[in-house]
Amino acid sequence: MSGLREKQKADRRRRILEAARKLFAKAGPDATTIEAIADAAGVSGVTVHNYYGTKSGVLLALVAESDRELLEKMARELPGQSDDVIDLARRFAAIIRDHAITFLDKEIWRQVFAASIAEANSRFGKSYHSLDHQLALVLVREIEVLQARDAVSPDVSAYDLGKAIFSLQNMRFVNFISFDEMTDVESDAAFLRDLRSIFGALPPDRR
Amino acid sequence: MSGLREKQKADRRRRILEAARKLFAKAGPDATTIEAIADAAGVSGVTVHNYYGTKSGVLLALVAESDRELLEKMARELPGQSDDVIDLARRFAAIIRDHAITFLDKEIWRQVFAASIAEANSRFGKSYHSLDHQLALVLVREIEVLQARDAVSPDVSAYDLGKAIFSLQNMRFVNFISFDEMTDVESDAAFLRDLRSIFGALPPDRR
DNA sequence: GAAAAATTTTTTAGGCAATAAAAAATTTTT
DNA sequence: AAAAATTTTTTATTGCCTAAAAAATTTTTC
Repeated sequence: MSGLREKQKADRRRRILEAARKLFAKAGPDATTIEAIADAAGVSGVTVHNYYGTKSGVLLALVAESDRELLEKMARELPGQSDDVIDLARRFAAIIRDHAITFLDKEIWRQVFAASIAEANSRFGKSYHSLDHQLALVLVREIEVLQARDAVSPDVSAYDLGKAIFSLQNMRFVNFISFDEMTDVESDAAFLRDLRSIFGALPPDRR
Repeated sequence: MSGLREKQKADRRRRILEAARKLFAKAGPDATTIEAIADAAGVSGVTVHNYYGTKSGVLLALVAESDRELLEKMARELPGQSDDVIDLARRFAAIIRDHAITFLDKEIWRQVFAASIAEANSRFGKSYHSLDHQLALVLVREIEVLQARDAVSPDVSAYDLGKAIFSLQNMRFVNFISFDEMTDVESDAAFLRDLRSIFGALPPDRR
């Protein structure tokens, strides 16, 4: 049996990602060639393709790493801060926006998001979605807390509600990164309108 | 002054789109080269690029055309069918899903959606978004009808609510096209869970 | 209505992503 | 240590996309 081969593979993966991180940060993904990443990582260009499929695949893998940080930050900063679901949702969205914009600029996020949809079925598309799911679960847990405090109806599924709010937040995020001139304050205000209108939609006798 | 030049341009645009439609339908966008489209349209490959930017741009322009049909269909089939906002939202989503899946398969829709985000600031990315907006407005108008019938609270903005529901629907649509095995029945059920949880979220004393 | 000017398309050339297949190198097994 | 299996590299090709020069065509001017 072995071990060396696996270790070398893990090593190459790490080196490729490390090289890509540096080069993307310096010149952006568009100006960075696969060949340059390969050179810096000490492998051939074809090997980069073998490991990550496409250049977007490399980018997605990089974002997946940063998302793990985001997940920790979320689990640290979200709980116990909100008294109602609207405030909770806004904090959730703000943490994601802040983290995203600190990490990469909007143009690159557009590419990331596009890749996550186009490559939804690839290995890294899936890991991206899985992290989204885990983020949503942090929200779900907080909703359960609010339910225990009677700030959210006990009749709804916290899981369903968390996923739905995550969806709304996600579309707002797409909207935010789609327009270079949109500020986080504007995005927050728009999200607030979403939440207010949707939570206040049904008249009391219809619920 | 002129006219001939403009007419020839419009003509080339039309011919390129017509050629692309046929070739995409026959072999799919991946297997269709820009050069093949250009040949069929009687122009050079560079001209296709000059007119539509990228192959995704051509695809987006084609989808924008079909979306105009969808808009008509929506304006024809949505109004006056629903007594409550959840039913309205589900019908809205069903019409979009049906139209989409009749027109193109999921793999291609993933490319379209990815392109609409990646090229959000291009000419055709914008026209795509504009049609989304018009679709949402059909929904807004129906919400206003429901408000007049006291099925939706008079306190919320019909516009904001329409946009928010559209967002939710849009994420469900992305989810639907992201997984080849997901049926429209499953997607509808998931959307229903979104709507029920979100509309029922707040306890009566919190509204 | 012909020459000049302006605009648009085509040709030409090149960079790069992505894929496939053969060749070479390296690890694992016997 | 040789054979087998696996993985990377080399090599070659296709196609998207861009830029710049050349050619063609329309519009304007006289």
